[in-house]
Amino acid sequence: MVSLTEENYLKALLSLAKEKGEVNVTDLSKHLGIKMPTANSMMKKLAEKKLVVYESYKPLRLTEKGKKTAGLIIRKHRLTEMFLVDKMGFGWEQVHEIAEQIEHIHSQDFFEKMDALLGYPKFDPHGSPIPDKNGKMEWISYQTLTHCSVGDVVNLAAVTNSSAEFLKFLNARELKLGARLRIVAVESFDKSMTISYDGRSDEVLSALVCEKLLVTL
Amino acid sequence: MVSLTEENYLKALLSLAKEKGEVNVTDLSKHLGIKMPTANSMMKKLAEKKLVVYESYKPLRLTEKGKKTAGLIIRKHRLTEMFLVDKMGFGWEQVHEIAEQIEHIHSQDFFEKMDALLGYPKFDPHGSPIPDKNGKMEWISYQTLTHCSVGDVVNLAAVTNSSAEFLKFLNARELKLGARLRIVAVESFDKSMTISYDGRSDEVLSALVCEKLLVTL
DNA sequence: GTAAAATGTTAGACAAGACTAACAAAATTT
DNA sequence: AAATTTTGTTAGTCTTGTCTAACATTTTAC
Repeated sequence: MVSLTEENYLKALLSLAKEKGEVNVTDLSKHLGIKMPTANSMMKKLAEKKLVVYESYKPLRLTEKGKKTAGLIIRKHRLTEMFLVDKMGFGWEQVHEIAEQIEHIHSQDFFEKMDALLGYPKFDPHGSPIPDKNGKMEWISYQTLTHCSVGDVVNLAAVTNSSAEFLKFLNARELKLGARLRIVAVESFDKSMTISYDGRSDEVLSALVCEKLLVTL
Repeated sequence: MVSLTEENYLKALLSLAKEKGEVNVTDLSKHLGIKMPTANSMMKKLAEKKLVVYESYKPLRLTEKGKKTAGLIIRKHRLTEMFLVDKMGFGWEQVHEIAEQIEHIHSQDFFEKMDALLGYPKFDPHGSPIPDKNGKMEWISYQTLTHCSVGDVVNLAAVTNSSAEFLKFLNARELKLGARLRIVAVESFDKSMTISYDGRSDEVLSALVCEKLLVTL
């Protein structure tokens, strides 16, 4: 019913909607690494399938059906990531690529088995919420580390980037989810932060890194 | 390099070669549920990629490269089946469909991890040999149950059909790999066999079933 | 408030993988 | 060995998902 390609468009629409509010064709095409006309014609196709609301020159919107479909794909992706880390011994930096493929497997049983074996987890290895069986996702109000001040002690709850490159950077600094971070200093010039945690003290993180770290108080 | 579609053609060629010796376009197209001209043009394409030897009106042959490629896909398929049964708790009748999809996942790591977690198995849950990392498959000389005679006691080593339908039929009769089968009678009229094993006695199996059961003495 | 830039749309082309219709060769039957 | 059937091939069409080139609209800048 929904092709692999279409699934990737829906997923992109949902995640762009989360991070930017409104989605336009340019952002969508950049996100998927395709040209604008390609994205445009796919939007018309998805509109015919009642997955997207498409009106010329207006921002793109997922329908409820589209949101549900996208949510269920993300559910499969995140369950897979969790399974790969918890049950197969992969590092959190290795699982995105594999999950990107396995999310398209057609088998209720397969993902339900994963879910059960994992004990019905609510979050993936990067701290992102796993949508429920209706594709609904709880959005928890995390803050980026960027918004914290000197003296704050916060809990590292999630990361907003799952690329191997970024996660290896965190591995090298032994930064893991759940770590208690104490903000020692903030450089007003470039917004870089000096933080201490666990066995590490006075690690310096650039603003680019800090804004990818989500924390709770 | 090799598309999902091409992978399925290669797999079909290898398994048809195993079971029939020579492969022709008709058999190939029937096996894949496509029309003959479609198979024909794909053979030309695979010939250009040096995966198949194609000569007009001659039987189809895989090149060494083609055999290796096909063997590695079958390796991924069978490792997956084993993983689904042993590590995820699926029944042997549930795994073919899922493995049919997962065999196309591109990730060395993923299948190596499976292999290691399983302890480097040599056979899948249906008794078929798992090709090695070079795509080479040990072909063990099993016999079909059909070739046995009254009084023989044999070991059920493998089944040559992995369809859910057939395996549910065996489940209903508690017929599992490893079972010791004693042949009580053979009906000369239709070649059906009466066998006893484990807790069951005098189960009658049609010739159609018997020829799908591979045994060792 | 018009000009320039950015964004969006339409039209037409192309590759992959499928199809049908028509033709060709090989194998089988009689 | 000629006729018939089966098998294989060629040619041309279709759909999906991509592209480029050209054109249209909206937004931004001056």
